[in-house]
Amino acid sequence: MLDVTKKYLTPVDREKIECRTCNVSHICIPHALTGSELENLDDICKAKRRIEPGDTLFHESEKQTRIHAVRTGSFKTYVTNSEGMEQITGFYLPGDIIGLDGLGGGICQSTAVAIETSTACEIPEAEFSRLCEHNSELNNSFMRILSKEILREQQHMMALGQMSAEARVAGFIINLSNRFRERGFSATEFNLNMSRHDIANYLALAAETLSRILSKFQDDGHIDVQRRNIKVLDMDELHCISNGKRCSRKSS
Amino acid sequence: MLDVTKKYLTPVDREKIECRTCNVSHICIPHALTGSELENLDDICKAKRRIEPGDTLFHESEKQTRIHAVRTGSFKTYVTNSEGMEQITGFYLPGDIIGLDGLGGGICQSTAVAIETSTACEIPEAEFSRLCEHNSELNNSFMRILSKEILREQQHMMALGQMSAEARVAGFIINLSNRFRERGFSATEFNLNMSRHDIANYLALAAETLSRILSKFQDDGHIDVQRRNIKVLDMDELHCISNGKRCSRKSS
DNA sequence: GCAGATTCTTGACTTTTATCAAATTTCGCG
DNA sequence: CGCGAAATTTGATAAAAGTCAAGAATCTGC
Repeated sequence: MLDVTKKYLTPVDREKIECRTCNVSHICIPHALTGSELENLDDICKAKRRIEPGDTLFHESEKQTRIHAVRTGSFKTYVTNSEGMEQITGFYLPGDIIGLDGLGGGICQSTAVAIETSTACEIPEAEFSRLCEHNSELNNSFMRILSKEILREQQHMMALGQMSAEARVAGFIINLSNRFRERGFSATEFNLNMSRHDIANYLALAAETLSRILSKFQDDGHIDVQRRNIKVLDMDELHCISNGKRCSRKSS
Repeated sequence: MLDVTKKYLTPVDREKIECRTCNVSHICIPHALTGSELENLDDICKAKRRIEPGDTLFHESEKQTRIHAVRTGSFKTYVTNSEGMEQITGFYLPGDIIGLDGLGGGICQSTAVAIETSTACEIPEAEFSRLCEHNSELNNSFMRILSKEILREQQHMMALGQMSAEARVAGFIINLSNRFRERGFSATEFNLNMSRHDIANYLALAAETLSRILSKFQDDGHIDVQRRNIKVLDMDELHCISNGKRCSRKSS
C-alpha cells in the first residue's frame, strides 16, 4: 500500500509507476514507444506526485513547462473569466494529458484540480521536445494527442451549442462509459467521482436541471443512479436521447 | 490584378504571396523564422489555392496531411453531429491556421468553408514536421499555435456555458475588433463578412436573437451596424456588457 | 433596373431552463 | 453513533432565449 501521508512518492513508490508497468500506457503518450525509447521517457518523467482531492495540479497564469499525464484518479480543468465565473472544460481520467493550453512557452489559462486522490506524471516540455526530435513516431503520436484535444473541445462546443439539456446529459454518460471501457473498466457501471455541481457546470446546466434529468432517466429506466454510482441499463436509449431522438417513448 | 477565373494561382501569382512578402506573416507560422529558414518554409508551402465563397478548403472525414494557413479572405469551420446539425467552431482570418484537429495522421472532423473569395497556403504536415525537427524555435512556435487554438476553444466554451446572449455578442465584436487590429486594420470599423445565421450559430443563438441584440446595441448607441458593416462607437460599454455588467445604463 | 430569391429584422407567443426556496440525503468527524 | 455541514433532490415560479410568422431590405442574374 502506498503511504498516503507523503506528498512525493519515494523511489520505491516510483518504481511501481513507471510507464512500462503503467496500465494506461496504451492510451497515454508512450503508446507509440517500445523498449529503450520507453526508458528514455521514463527518465525524463520526473515528479510523479500524489495530489489530494481539491488540490491543484497547476494553476491558471502559471507558466507551463511541463506536460501532465494522469496516472491514477481524476482531475477537472476549468477556466475563469474576468468576473470570476468558472467554466469546467474537461474531466481527465488515467492516461489523459492535461495542460495542453500552455505549450510552447505560453501561459496556461486553465487550472487543474484533483477530483479524488490522484497521481500525475510530470514531463518537462523541453526534454520531451528533444525526445520528439529524435523519434518522429513519438512526435506524431503527440500531435495526435493535441489534435484529439482540439477535437474533444469542438465536440463539446457542439454539445453546448446545439444539444438540449437531456441530450447533453445522455452524451456525457456515454462519453464516460466509453472512456472507462477503453481503460479496462466496466462500461455500464461506474462512478461519477465529480460532484453534480461540477457536471452541471461542465454541461452548462444548473445543478437542479441536471438532478432533474438524472431522476427522469432513472424513472424512465435508462439508468440506475445511486449517489455517485451509476448503472447504465439502456445504452441504446441514451444514444437516442443524445442524438436528439426519443426512440422508445417510455415517458411523455 | 489576379485572374479570378483560375483555380490555382500561376507561378507569377505565387511569387506575390510568399511568406516573405506576406503581410500577415507576423501572426502566422513564419513569425519565428528568418532568412533561409523562411525560404525553406516557402519551399514546402505548396499549393496556394484560391477558394470561392461557399467552397470547402477541406471536408470532414478527410485524412488531413496538410496544415492550412489563411492568406487572404476568411473561413468558417464547423463540425456536424449524427443528426446533421452543424456547430460553427471558428472564424479564421488571414494568418490563422486551420485544420489542427487532424494532425498526427488523424481524420479531420471539421469542415472549412470560405466565407468570401479567399486564398490559403497548404503546408504538408510531414515536411513541416521535418522542418520542425531541425528548428526548435519553429517547433516551439507551432506548439504555441496549437496551444492557442486549445485556449481559444476553452474561451468559447466559457462564452457558451456561462455568458448571456448579450455578453456573447459583445464579446464576439470585441474579439473580431482585436483580431482586425492585430492585422493592421481598423479596430472600430470592419466588416462582418459572415452571415447573421453563421454568427448566431457560432454563438449558439437563434438568428432572431442575434438580430435583436445587434439592434439593441445600435439603439443604445454602442455600435452602428449597417448590414455587414459595423462601427464600434463605445468599446468600453461592449467590454462591460461582455463582462456581464451594465456600466452606463442607457436603456432599461 | 427589375423580379425573384435570399437575408435580415421585428413582433407575438412558447418553451426550455434557470432561479429561488425548502426538504432530504449523505458525509465528515468527534 | 450522532451532530452539523454540505450536497443533492424536488417543487413552484420566473426569465431568457427560441420558434413561428410576417414584413422589410438587399442581393443576383437577366
